[in-house]
Amino acid sequence: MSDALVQDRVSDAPDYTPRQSAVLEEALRLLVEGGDRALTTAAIARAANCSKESLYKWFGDRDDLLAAMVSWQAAKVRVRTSSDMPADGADFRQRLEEFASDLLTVLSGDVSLALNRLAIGQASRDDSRLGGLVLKRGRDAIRQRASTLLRSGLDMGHLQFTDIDRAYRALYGLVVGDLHVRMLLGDEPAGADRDFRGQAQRAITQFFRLYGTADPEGEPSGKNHNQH
Amino acid sequence: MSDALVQDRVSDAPDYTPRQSAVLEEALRLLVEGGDRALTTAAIARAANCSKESLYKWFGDRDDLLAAMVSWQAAKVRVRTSSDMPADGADFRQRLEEFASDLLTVLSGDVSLALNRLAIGQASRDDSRLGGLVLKRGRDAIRQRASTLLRSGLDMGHLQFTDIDRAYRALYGLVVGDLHVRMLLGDEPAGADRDFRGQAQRAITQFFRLYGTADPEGEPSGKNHNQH
DNA sequence: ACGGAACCGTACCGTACGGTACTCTATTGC
DNA sequence: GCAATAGAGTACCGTACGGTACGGTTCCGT
Repeated sequence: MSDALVQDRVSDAPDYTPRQSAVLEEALRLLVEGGDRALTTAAIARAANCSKESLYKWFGDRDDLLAAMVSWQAAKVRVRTSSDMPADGADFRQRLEEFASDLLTVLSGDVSLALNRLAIGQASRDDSRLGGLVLKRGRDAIRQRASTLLRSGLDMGHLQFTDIDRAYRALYGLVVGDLHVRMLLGDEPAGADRDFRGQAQRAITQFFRLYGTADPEGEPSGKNHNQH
Repeated sequence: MSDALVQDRVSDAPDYTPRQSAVLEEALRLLVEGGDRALTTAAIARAANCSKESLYKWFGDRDDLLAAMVSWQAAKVRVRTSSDMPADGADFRQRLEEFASDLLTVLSGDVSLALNRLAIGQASRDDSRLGGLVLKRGRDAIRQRASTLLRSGLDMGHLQFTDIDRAYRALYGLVVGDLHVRMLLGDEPAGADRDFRGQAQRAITQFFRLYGTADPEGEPSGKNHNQH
């Protein structure tokens, strides 16, 4: 795994021309509105006012076009890393809550759901790169942001753990639960599940109960503690 | 939503003839081995040594056949509920760990992954009942088993919560994390993620830290505490 | 023994999609 | 002003799939 090397390349962001970006945007719109059935090369060409031949010239294969859609969306959604260290415990907790809330918002987004559905639906095909792409460009990016946060929490003494992967797993699980898969299966989140900020706060509170030091027990932004 | 009425019907288990069951079994095998592309009516007929015409006579539509596959698999995998109450705290914890371990085992099963991929891939189609079926027959069944367990834990004083849905969400999240979606996307769980029993034990330990009473702190079956 | 139902195997049909080729127009570089 | 390139629009091709129809065979009831 020469991931470090790959990471070094600034790119993996194949900066498309404006025209190509517009095409990808239209393709994403088609996918969101009509699912994978609507995502035919003819439909994309029609929606983007271009010829099928141009599609093949610009993106290569149809699978290449799908891959380009994933890359494009991943590049668009890349959140600010805000690489400066958290100021204090309250700030750190705030950042964790923000991460959790952002995570829920991203995962429940139209485009994210559509692309995940597409990639999962093709994951069985042995020649599909989509699944790996979504994992790498989507989930690993999120994991990256969380890991940075967790590590700084460890360094500043707000958190306490030895295995960061386990800590992340717990964090992700507490925040997301089975909401993502339910949505992927077509379940509309009910009223309570729509409150991402509240859910994020509760999850972070629980996460601190598991991995926090005694330090930030006087929850700064917590309006509701002790909710068993 | 006359769900209560529907629930009353013992069935929803359309007990197929042996011949039909064999067909569904072959279809599942095809799906697992070749993904949705391999699941054509012609291929199913060939694999099951029957004619396409019989398929349509027995199951109706192709979508009906897919739905039948889900129902069939759900009926097969239905785990024993063991409706008797847990004896004591140690037994209760044991049952929770068993539930967690079973959950991981089921979710990572070949057939489960294939069916979930199929249902998710079709969830965008507005006329697909597959997603709802998997939710109802799969996830809700699991949720049912967990809820019974959680409620008995509450009644016996081993757990402490007011909102059972939140408690279940935390339980599921701690146990599964993002493992399921990763696998759905084609990621083979690495070595550490393969240890379902260990993962289950850690998750349950954490769950007790969040929702347990002081009672079962002396973890009965826990060989590894304090693993932050 | 006979008639019929069930059913397998296969052929067939319509459609839809991925991919390619061709024509015609507009823009660009010289 | 003029080739040349890019690209839109469309027609076309091969293939694959869902669904139906048909001939042949086996098995059951009478």
